[in-house]
Amino acid sequence: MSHPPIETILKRLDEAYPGATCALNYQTPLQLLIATILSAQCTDERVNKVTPSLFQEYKTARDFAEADLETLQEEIRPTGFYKNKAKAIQTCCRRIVEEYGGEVPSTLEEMVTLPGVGRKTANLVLGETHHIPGIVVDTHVRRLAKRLGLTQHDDPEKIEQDLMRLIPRERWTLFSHQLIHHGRQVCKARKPACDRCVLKDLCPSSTA
DNA sequence: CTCCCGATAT
DNA sequence: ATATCAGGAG
Repeated sequence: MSHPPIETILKRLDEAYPGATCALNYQTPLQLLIATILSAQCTDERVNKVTPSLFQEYKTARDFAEADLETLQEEIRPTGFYKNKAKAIQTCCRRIVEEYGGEVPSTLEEMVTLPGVGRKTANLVLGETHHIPGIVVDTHVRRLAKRLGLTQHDDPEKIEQDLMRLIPRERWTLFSHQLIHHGRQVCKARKPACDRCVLKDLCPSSTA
């Protein structure tokens, strides 16, 4: 299956979104991990509204490990899936305390064994805090990769493999952030703004 | 596959 | 009213 020229896509994205980065607010790897768990099926804007007070109350993995679960649930409730997320944060932090000395593990294999942490979360955290290249396949990356004809798959792991094959390794993290920004601002799920898309002339799905 | 689940845009 | 939002687990 043919697809648009990758070099052109990368160049256009660089011009449109230079230095695109994570929109979640955080100071430490642990904070980014918590924020990313909270971001599942929820806008980053809403996560950023909850995390300042949360991170002021809970400083370390041990603090989250020892938190009252119902209190934690209420504190993160606006992000949705709050029972699952609170439990994930707590069990996750307990394992970080017990098995990793309170530090977020630094490899993908270790990260994905943590409860509530899948490849999307692991790749995002490792890319940001350890500069380990990885494709972050979230809802935006999945949608744009398909619209651009860069993959035919729906399974996030297969999409990740397709994109890793197409994109130079050193660009994986930046490319993910750029696609996500483009997905949020222009190539939106419900009403894509093809008329102001920098990729419209080479996008198989463009209506402009 | 289903379930978790509140907030916002359309 | 309903689709969607920086997903992951059972």
